[in-house]
Amino acid sequence: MPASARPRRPSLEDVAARAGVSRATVSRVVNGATTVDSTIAARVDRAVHELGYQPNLSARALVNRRTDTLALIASESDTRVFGDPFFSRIVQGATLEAGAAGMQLVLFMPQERTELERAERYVRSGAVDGALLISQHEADVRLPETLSRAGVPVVIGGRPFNEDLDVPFVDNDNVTGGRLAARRLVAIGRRRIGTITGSKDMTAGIDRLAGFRAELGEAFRPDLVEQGEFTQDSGLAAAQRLLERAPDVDAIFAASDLMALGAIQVLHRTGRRVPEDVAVVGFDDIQVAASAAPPLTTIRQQTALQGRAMVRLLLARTRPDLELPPLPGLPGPATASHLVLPVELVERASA
Amino acid sequence: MPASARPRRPSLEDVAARAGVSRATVSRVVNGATTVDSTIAARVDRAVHELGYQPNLSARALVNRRTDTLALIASESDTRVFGDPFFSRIVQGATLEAGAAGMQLVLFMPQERTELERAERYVRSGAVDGALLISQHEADVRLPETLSRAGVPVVIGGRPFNEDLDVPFVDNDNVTGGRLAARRLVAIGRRRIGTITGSKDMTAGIDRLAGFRAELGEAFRPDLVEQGEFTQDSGLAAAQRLLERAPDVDAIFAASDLMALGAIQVLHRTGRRVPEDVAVVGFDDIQVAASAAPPLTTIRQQTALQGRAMVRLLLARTRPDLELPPLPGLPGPATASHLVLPVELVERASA
DNA sequence: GGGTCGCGAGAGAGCGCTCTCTCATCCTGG
DNA sequence: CCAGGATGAGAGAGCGCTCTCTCGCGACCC
Repeated sequence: MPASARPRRPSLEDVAARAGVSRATVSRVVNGATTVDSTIAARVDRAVHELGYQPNLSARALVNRRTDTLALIASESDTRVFGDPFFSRIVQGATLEAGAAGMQLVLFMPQERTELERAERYVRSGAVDGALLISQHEADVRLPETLSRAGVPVVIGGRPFNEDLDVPFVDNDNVTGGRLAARRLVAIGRRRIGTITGSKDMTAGIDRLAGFRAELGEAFRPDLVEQGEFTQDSGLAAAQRLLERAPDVDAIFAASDLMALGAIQVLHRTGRRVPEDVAVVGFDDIQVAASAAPPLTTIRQQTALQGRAMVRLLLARTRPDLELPPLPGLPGPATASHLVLPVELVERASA
Repeated sequence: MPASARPRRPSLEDVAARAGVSRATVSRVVNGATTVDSTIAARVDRAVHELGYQPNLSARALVNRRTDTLALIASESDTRVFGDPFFSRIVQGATLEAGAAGMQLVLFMPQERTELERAERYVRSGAVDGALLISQHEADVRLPETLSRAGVPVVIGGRPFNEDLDVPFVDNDNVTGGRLAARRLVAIGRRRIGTITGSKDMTAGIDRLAGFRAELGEAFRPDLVEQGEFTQDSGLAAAQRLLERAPDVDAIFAASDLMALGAIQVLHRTGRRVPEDVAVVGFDDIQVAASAAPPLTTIRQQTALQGRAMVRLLLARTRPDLELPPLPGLPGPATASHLVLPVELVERASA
């Protein structure tokens, strides 16, 4: 297959010819070596500018075995990725941290099997130095392993399903979060406490429920559990089911703020006051939680920090030569096998 | 800078050695040439499998001058990109179409100047074969030009600010959309018609307002115009300002569904009925529009098709060798300098 | 004043591929 | 039975870089 006929971009060689020096010298200048005479360096710089020279990443990568690019793969349906501020914060944190290390973060949002496979091939082809995996479902359990075995450094966001996989991860302390929510609702005197869980093919959903259940102990009511999938719609639907079955619940713990918001819609629509009739605790502390009506009591997780920490864990493995300033707030060194970020209860009006 | 010490991934050479053939033959097998004896091909396949061989994209790109990768750059704050279903659909369409052509779509979401510059450098480094630019603001006006001049094929989503730039684009017929909205509100007998515009540093916002204004003619009321920025929050705030200034408006055209939803919240909160007291028309026809309360009358644009069309326009320039089946619904050939997709009024309950 | 040192520039190999060219082998027809 | 094609495999150059090694030249010391 021949290359398309667009004009060739200038190469090092072209710059060298124009500046009247060797390829090696241009390379030195472009890469900021200090061993070049300033007169010559200036001449090279001018040539670079005049030709609009941009180093070819493929050629560089070929010899350096490094692209300075990191992939973030969100194995999740587009709608959820885009609808959920959680992703936005992760991406924000990861981009920030990658940028600080001089690396480019590129995003992959495969929605179907074939797209996931294409992305996997891409990542395995050496086009990136490592991959961040977020929003892992039980069905995706093989991806980290495959990549890892293929020699691609991987860090997972959230607790992986298969923990003996020996792939580093950064999780939030979801169990404690579930506990804190339950504790709060009990503390304000609620007795018939229902919960809307997250997807149960995701560890975040599982762990939040586990903490909630453990804290309530005997008071836990299996009949007041409804399953959602983290989205507002699913929270709304789950709340409807819950209220139909148990109209007298006096509290709801939703495993995400979005679901809590959906639940509140239903509560209002059915004439219930929040928190007077039904108290609501969410999870995440997304931005709108504070400005909701009523402002949402919720479990705050440090999502941007999670994104940053994931990048740090990856860099610790791929670029041990890089000396990064310590990242405040981390509960361990970036060389750790995994990190669990603390969560906290944020008391607002809804519970 | 030395490469990190991870074990080298298997190369063509390694596969060749294991299969007892030459590098050229392995290359042929891997690339599906038919001129290889099936016994040998099988042996090669086995070696590929045993070694977990994956062709190195950088090496390939170096000789092919092609990476089979497309970039999609959303010059937009994360929050908006993630909050708006518009992006989700564009990405969906673009991914689909790229995949059909065997190409990988990678996403860039630079939020700050430095991140944009990093992404620009990346794209200019030959790491991708072309770039799709969406959500262009007036401030980003230089990006298409820079990339284009650097030899990177570019397609813009939406009408670019600088139209004599000669960069292909795919727009929605926003002017007609604005007209249809106005016509509808007039048709149902509204007289005091306000509007919540989109960002006025984006052509979509400008054009929708222009169409709306043109259709209303004399009936256009400059004092009933409030500016939003496409998001639900901004729509809510704009509606509040509008109602304060003109409590007797009997219709609102919002330049996005999200803003229409925000406006409806305010209307309900202030005790107004929709559509009885105030009719509302949105724009986009996002998924929740149909299930909103009341279901939203809106202007439907074909966002996924827009994403697909953008990829087509790009491929027509970068890969004229590719023979793709015609894409239904396009108002012109993929070789056109630009495409404007038709919009339509969707009549629901809100107006 | 000659030898040595260090600085700064160039030569050249090689990263992992693709692709053209060459060549060996086997089959076919006269 | 041998010339002339097919057919299919290998050799080798080269894509645009980086980096080591080499080398020229001026400064410095004894």
